[in-house]
Amino acid sequence: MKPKMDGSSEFIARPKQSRPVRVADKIKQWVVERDLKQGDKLPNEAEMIKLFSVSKGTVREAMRILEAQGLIVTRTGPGGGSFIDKVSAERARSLLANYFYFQNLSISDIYQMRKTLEPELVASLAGKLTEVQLDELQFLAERHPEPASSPEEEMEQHISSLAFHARLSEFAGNRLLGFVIGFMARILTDLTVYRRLYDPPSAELWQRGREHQLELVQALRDGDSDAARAIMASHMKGAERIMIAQEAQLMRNFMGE
Amino acid sequence: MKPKMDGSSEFIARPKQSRPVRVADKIKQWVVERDLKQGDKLPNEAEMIKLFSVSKGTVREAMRILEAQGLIVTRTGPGGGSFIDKVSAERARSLLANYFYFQNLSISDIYQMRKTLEPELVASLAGKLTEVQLDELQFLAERHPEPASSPEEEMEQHISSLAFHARLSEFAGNRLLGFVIGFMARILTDLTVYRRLYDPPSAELWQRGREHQLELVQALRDGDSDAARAIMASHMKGAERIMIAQEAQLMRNFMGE
DNA sequence: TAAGATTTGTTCGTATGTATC
DNA sequence: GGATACATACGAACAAATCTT
Repeated sequence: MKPKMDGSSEFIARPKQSRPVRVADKIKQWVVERDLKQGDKLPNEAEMIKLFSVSKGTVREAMRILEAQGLIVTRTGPGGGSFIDKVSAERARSLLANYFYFQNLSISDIYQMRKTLEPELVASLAGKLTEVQLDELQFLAERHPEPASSPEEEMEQHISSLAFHARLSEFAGNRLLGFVIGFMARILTDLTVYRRLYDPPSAELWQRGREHQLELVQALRDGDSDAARAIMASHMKGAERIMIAQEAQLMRNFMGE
Repeated sequence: MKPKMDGSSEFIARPKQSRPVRVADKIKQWVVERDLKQGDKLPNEAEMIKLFSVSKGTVREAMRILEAQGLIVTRTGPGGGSFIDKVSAERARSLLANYFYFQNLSISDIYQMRKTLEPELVASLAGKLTEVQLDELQFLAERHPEPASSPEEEMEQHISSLAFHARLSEFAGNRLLGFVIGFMARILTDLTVYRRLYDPPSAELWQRGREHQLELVQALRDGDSDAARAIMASHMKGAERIMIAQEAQLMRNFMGE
């Protein structure tokens, strides 16, 4: 097969789109032109019908498209209508999870990322967190002081540990870095729940993870960037070893909202 | 303000959902239960109406939701109907871009990520690419041999350079790593086009970028992981300097399909 | 080429639900 | 409670696309 040599790796061809999709695009354009912000109201159905010369059904389908993308919310009743909405992190994670549903991600793929990104995150966070934030992290790290005595407890501890990382990711000043880390925590949580990625128990290793988290919080308090980075790097190596061990191959769920 | 101390950072409350959304969820469930794969056919409209006891309009709105998420495609005519579709990388990038539209990403946020991820990518790719792939990268790197003589050319070269990185990201064995890098290339490309992130011209620096790319392709051919990593790291530092210089603050477009 | 069959696409009229005043 | 303003949902009819013969 000859190389394409045109730099275009994916076809952008878009021959025909249904009318609701075109209307949804026009609405987006309409919004951008007016620089509407979160909370601003869109024209109501009747006005949309006149504005784009389509029927009610078509307008409604277009609205559903925008709603599915998290761009608008709709309320009934007087004063109701459709309003610009900020896409939530949770919705963005769900939509992205749909993509990876088809992609055959392995645990080690995720850990290749975590190993490089999470130390970067904590290094940038050292000395920057408030007391309240640090206390919350400490609280999360201090749960489950005893080793797990059953598979169910093992799973709980695993999820709890991921919640620590998820919360940490929300403190990131760099939203992209935070999002990617939060997304990985979510994927791993889903895997933990839907499959049985927590047994066989490896209690003393999760125990070690708890210690890591407490040390990490202390380093963050002290503003010690290098220590925070080193602790997280070590933690990731340990966690990877556990995960790879009971490994599995790929992601499998048609993820919901 | 007291810390929440419950580890839940985002409200999951979901009081009422519209009927089309509920139907869309039921359809997802229906699909998962049957383990349908890409290309498999869903029931047609008439069957859906009976299956869920709703009207045609409601079924169609539900389909639009699934379509907007990239989960199905629909064709008219005999043998037509709705079919399970794999979410495309392009669609996933668009949906995610909608999220970051509201997030105030800075150029340096993106480069914090690129600096750590792109060297990691090329290191993992050294010696693993086919001749065809290497030739294509070389072709992309060899375009624009002369320094830009106008702002338009400057922009073209900038976009071309990003296309090199985008293509590279598609070769990644690690789909998550590849996606994130491709996403960043897309964001930067959009910024380059919509804003004027290419002037003032910094011709000799882009020239240096071209040399980096050619050296990189050679290192990839040689299977020299460390060299590839080092070249990319150096390239990222240079590119960051340029970008930060003409910086700007945030992303601003309601990104389309 | 043309006709017919199948399936989605679009419209309209009407009725119902819901929140505000 | 009643009026109002909005979205929500239904059903029937017709239009358009596309496949088969």
